[in-house]
Amino acid sequence: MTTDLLSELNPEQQQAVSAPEKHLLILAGAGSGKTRVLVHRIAWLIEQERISPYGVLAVTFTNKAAHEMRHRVEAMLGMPTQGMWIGTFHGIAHRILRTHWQEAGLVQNFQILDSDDQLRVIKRVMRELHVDEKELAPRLAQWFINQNKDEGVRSQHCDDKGQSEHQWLRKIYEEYEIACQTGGMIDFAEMLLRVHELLRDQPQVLQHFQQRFQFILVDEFQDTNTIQYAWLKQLASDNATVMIVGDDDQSIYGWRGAKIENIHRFSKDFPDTRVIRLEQNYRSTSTILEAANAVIQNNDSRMGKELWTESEKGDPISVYRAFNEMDEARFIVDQIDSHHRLGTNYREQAILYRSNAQSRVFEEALLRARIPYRVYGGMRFYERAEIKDAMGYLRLISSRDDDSAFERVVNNPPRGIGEKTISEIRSHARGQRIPLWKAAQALVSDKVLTMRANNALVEFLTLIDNMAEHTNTLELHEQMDHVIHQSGLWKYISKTRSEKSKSRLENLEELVTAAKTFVPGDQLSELPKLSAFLSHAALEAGEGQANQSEDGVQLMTLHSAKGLEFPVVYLGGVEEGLFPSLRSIDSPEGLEEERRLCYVGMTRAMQKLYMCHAEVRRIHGREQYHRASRFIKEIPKELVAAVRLQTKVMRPQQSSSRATQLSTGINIPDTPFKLGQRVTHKKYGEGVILNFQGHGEHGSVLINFNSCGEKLMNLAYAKLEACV
DNA sequence: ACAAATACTGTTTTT
DNA sequence: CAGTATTTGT
Repeated sequence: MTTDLLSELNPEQQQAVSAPEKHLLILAGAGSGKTRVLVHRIAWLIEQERISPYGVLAVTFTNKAAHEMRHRVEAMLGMPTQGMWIGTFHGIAHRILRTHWQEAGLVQNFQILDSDDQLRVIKRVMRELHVDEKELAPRLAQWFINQNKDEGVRSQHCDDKGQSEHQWLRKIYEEYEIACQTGGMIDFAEMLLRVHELLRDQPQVLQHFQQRFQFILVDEFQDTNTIQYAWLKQLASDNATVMIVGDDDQSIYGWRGAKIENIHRFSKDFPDTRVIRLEQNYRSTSTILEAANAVIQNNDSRMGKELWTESEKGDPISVYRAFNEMDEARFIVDQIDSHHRLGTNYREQAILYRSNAQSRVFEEALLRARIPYRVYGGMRFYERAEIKDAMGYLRLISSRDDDSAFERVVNNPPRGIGEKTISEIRSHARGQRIPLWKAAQALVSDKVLTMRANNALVEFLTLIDNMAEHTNTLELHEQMDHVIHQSGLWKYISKTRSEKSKSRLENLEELVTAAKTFVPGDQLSELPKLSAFLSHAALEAGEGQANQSEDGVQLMTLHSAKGLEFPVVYLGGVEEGLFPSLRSIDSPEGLEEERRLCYVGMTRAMQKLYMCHAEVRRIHGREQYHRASRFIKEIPKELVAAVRLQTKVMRPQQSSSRATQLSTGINIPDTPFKLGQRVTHKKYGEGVILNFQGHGEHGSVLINFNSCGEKLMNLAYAKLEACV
């Protein structure tokens, strides 16, 4: 059994899995098998050390990682992971709060606010405080509140540094706390903070968990923030054995409050810690690894770690300098196509970019080439407006105090309850410190509203009450279906006949299906099914698209690519001002984080890495000129193959504002044309050949026409003639 | 009360 | 450019 567990591991991994020391700090480089080690360690503890699964707490950041870990542990042990707590920080906090809601000062059926809900509540609070949204952006207030909560700071303890802006932010924070408390709502940051305070103020609760969790394991430790670290210290106390796994070079969430310092602090706060480095990479070619190492070496604050590999050199890194973002996309799509012809599936190729906005150009190019693709990120299922509307009704049924849900659905679909009536309700609610629902009831019974408004409001209140009554015996999906129709939501959306409304209705149908197939995980099994479903929707917003099985090129941001690997990777927009982004370019810490992001991106590639940058790019409708990113220059020359040759010739200008260097005189294979040559086209007239791709009839050329600027055309179709 | 017209504003993301 | 938020008009 012992040999079974350790045989497939390298010496360092074996040490990590079987270490006798109390605490372990595993510095695991990209592609060094950290999840493997984590899973093996759990199996080791249970099979070798004979510890009880009840004593295990394994924490991750994403639901995906948690699911994967649970799955792999089960597969390895050959039995269900009953009793083991495996989940995200938030999932675990949620579970604790559901059982100890009373000690935590919550109402039993508290509702969870996602960041969209949170922002709405903040806006409402700001309006009530008469804070002008133009002078103080609600986003800033949201950032301020979350930042403080992540640091464990309540509004009373915010040090307003004398500045009036700070005082306003503090005031908004304070009112927001009250609004959440009266509405029975908690946001994501609040979940963690509440648990922290619960463990701090309720010794018997703390003791209970300290006794229970004898073995604590934390993944992606470089992403922990202050409150999560504090939490770990509370839970672990002196009894528990802790193992943390992380990579300081892959810390890319500093802007969200993550503290790399937590890794450094760990050995001090947890005595008898053994540090083990996993530096052998099993993913990439040595060329890719060497290049990534060279880039990350430019960061000063590192713990020191250098990845090595036994794999072969592989291809050089291709750097393509494109004319503009369309040319960049065209180049990448051409490469994808040729890799595909040579046997690499589309799903094994990924286009990674710095910001979501960049995906559009790639999508258009892929669409044109009829290559299937899948975009990750963006709007997720439970974040869609129509889904949140339907869920809003359910939330109100579940908790009438949920002000966030009340505001969302009270006049949606429009039922004659206008801004004036709503603000009456709001001010009454605020005056009495009661939820909006109760305020609305009070206004109705006091008969202070106009006939019209009163009737509309009564209709709404009875609608919710009736729906609650009629559906409490129904199955969840029947309940969902009932609510969608009785609320008038379905009718309202179908009234406007467009492509959009069609897909919205489909989404609502899918929501019913989701409710039908919903099975509460074991951490939610104690709750009523409706509450469990609502929590599930907030905690796991759901994947973007459904068609996972189809073979398609993967498009995502560099951030969401962390933890994944692909045989072929294309990094788009590797330009100064974009990556590193303009915002982080003048702070050393910001720049180092961008560099780590680049390191993450490069190390996603297994066999072939492309890095592309464009000379000109349209951003927010304006043309911007960028130089190649410094990160490209940090790669040793001998590892790079520049795709486009650079020789000196002037390109005729479309706007006469700029001269660009262009290679010239090179023959385009199997054609009578050369780069830099003047040609005429039937429709567009005279132009100059800027670039080409492929050869002969299959090739395409990029031409700058005098009449209409740059056009990419296929040589087989475009009847070009050389000029004299 | 609601629809249409105009002004504004843009990282990265999980929970 | 494109999406949202607020203002304007009926």
